Amino acid sequence: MKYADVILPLALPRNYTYAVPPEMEASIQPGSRVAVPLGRQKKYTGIVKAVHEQAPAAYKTKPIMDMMDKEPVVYPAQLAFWEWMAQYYMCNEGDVLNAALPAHLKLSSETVLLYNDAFGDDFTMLDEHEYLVAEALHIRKELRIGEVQMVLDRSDVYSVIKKLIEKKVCLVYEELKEAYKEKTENFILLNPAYDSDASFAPLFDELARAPKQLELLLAYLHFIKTQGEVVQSELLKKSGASSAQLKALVDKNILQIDKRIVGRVRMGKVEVQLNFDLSPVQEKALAAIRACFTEKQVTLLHGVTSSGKTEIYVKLIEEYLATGKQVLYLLPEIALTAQIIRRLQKHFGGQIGIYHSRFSNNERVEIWNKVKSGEIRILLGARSSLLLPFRDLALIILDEEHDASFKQQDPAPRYHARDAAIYYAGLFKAKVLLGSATPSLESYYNALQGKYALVELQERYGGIAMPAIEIVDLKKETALKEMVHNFSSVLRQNIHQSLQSGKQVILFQNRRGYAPFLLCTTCGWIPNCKQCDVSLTYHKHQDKLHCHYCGTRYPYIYTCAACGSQTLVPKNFGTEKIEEDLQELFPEARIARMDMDAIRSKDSHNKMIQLLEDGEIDILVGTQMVVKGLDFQRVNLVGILSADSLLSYPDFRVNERAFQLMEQVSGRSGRRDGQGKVIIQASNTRHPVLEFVTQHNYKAMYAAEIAEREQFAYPPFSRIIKITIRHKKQPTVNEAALVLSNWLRPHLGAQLVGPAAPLVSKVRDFYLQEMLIKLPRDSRRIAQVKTMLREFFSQLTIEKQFRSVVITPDVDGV
DNA sequence: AGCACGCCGACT
DNA sequence: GTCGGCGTGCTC
Repeated sequence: MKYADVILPLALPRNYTYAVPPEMEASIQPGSRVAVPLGRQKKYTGIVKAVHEQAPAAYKTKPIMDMMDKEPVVYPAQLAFWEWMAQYYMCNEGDVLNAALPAHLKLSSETVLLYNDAFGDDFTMLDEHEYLVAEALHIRKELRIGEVQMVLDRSDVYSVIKKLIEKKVCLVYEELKEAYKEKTENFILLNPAYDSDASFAPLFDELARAPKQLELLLAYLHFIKTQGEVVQSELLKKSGASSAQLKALVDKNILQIDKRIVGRVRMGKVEVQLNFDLSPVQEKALAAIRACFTEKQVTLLHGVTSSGKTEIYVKLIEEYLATGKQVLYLLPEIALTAQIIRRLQKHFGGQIGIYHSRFSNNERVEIWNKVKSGEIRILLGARSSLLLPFRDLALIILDEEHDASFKQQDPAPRYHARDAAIYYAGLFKAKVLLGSATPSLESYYNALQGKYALVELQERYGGIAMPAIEIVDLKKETALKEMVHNFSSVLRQNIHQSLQSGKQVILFQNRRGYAPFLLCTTCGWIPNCKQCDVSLTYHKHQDKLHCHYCGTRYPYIYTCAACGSQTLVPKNFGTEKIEEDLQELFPEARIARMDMDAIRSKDSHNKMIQLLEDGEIDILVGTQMVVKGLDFQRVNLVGILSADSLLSYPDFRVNERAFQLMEQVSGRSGRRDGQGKVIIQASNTRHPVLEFVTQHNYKAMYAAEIAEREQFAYPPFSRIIKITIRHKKQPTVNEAALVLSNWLRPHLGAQLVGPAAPLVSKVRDFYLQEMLIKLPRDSRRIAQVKTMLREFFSQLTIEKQFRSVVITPDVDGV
């Protein structure tokens, strides 16, 4: 008898073991997708992790119901990767599976109620609820649980359904439907009987009284000659004919419709152009990378902004493709713009696949399959592409390596794509190239320590100078009454000059909305979110107050809830206000705003970049978003409106982050012709980070920061695990946190920091407590502590009062 | 994630 | 009294 351990896409602490029916014994393997029963009636699809002959002693196994595919959907490498990820990031394998599998490969059954026709239509013996459902079912014949809930207007519907089954009004069954649908297109063919000129001639007579149909037929013949193939939708669109006219031709059996399955992801259509040469400096860097890879698995490419890293990647990818293996190119989601995609497609044509969150579920399945089969040779994608079923990876490039968005926050698995990529590459014996103009302290430290190889590229491509940085003292400007709204005289003059000379300007402000909070000038009251412990941000476009934590929107508040006076004023400023003030200061300028609110719709980000490229926008105002992956020829001025707001977060990484951000925004200025300029407004002009930015001195920033990190045992000198505890009642969280910390302290001593309430101590009606564990970089000790933590977590939630306390560990948080 | 079961307040 | 809410436990 064979058994299979199955990973289910649920947050279960362990995998379940099912019996393998004899007919599946020969074909079942690790990686097979199977349908299994769970609980009384549910069915789920899961992935087989292992097949063995060990009958579980503690319980009776249920048999696997079905095998979903002929072949396994993942290779052993992915199974190993998932196991590592669950272990390292302290989550369940089910969480990893959930993140990895496209929704359409991950099915769960749905309970469907069927009307029992034998019952007739005598509802007199039913009570009110039963009657409501029975009546709806009588008309619709089929109802899903959600629909029953709607009919009864409540969530608990099982008792009613149970009674209906007893009374034989309805039957239930579990529906497990394949969610992935192949896409079909109608190709139009000419009836072969009319293939020759001679046979075709009579058609002119036949269609003499149907000129529109004749027109369509001639249009068809034209397209088929020029394109070889004609698709229905395209034919109708281009010829302007109606579907009735086409139908008439089909009915007369002149044209025929051939329904064919087509892929949503078309490969191999873009033409390849490889005719470019690296500069001598780039060439040297590439040679250095090659040499590094002979000795080390990971190489860090530290190249200043605009040093032409992408071209080096292209040449490197080319070399690795020659081995016949696959290459993965990872970028932060927001940097995956049409710009970079076009650039790579130009070089690699149809061998390249793209993967990010904006793809539909059907498209994801197709990309998944093409990566698995090896048809996709290069995959360009965001963090989650790391979880695709690569067959044989040779190289992973992770650009903008420092970017915090490579770390997944919520939900689990809370993995860091950079660190996970290094582990994953190890499974394939593949190489990893990390690239950045401002490497994370961790990576640079690893490079200096010799764990990674290091290649530096200190020159901008084409010898363009780094932008000149000017720090403007906001205190001085205010004292001199030079400030107009949030613009200093220096910034205003420079914007003016740029606009005069037909250049473009990018302005950066770290906050979206109009104002981060309202303030009662009489008593000092600030409106807060009802569910969260944060002030509400004023969004003027919608005239609403938003909570940026839970997303709740409130109407604008005019009256102070504390003192009743009507003296509330918006305080501080976000991108919306900058945009408004700019329009007033520069009425002629074409101004656009790029933040999460402005690019909510699917393609607006790319459209805005296109507008900027085409010179349709003079000034772009934005948040973090303007920092990443944009490459514009005509931007010669970048303004940072308030450096102070970047430098005042209570986090050990503030300085590093602020430097990276300012250096990266600066990089947007003056890329091709002439030196660009960056103006940084700040109240505290003495901050050391500002000096490092002014000099573009990464190494000085690194030296200053690394000393601090060492002194306080922060990464890279330690590994951190942040533990967040949540509960609806504040006393319960506090007590749970205290109990847990008391258990941990004897084992951890000073390595345990906290517990304490975080800066935002309540989110969505849950109170929070946090503690931080700083561990030495010793993987055995770290693994040991993780095991201990798991045990304490389950011990805590066993206690009655802490039953509903939620504990979330975050390993290597950013 | 469902779904079943059991305990408790608010209504006929 | 019972209906319906929600907290709690279990699924191989």
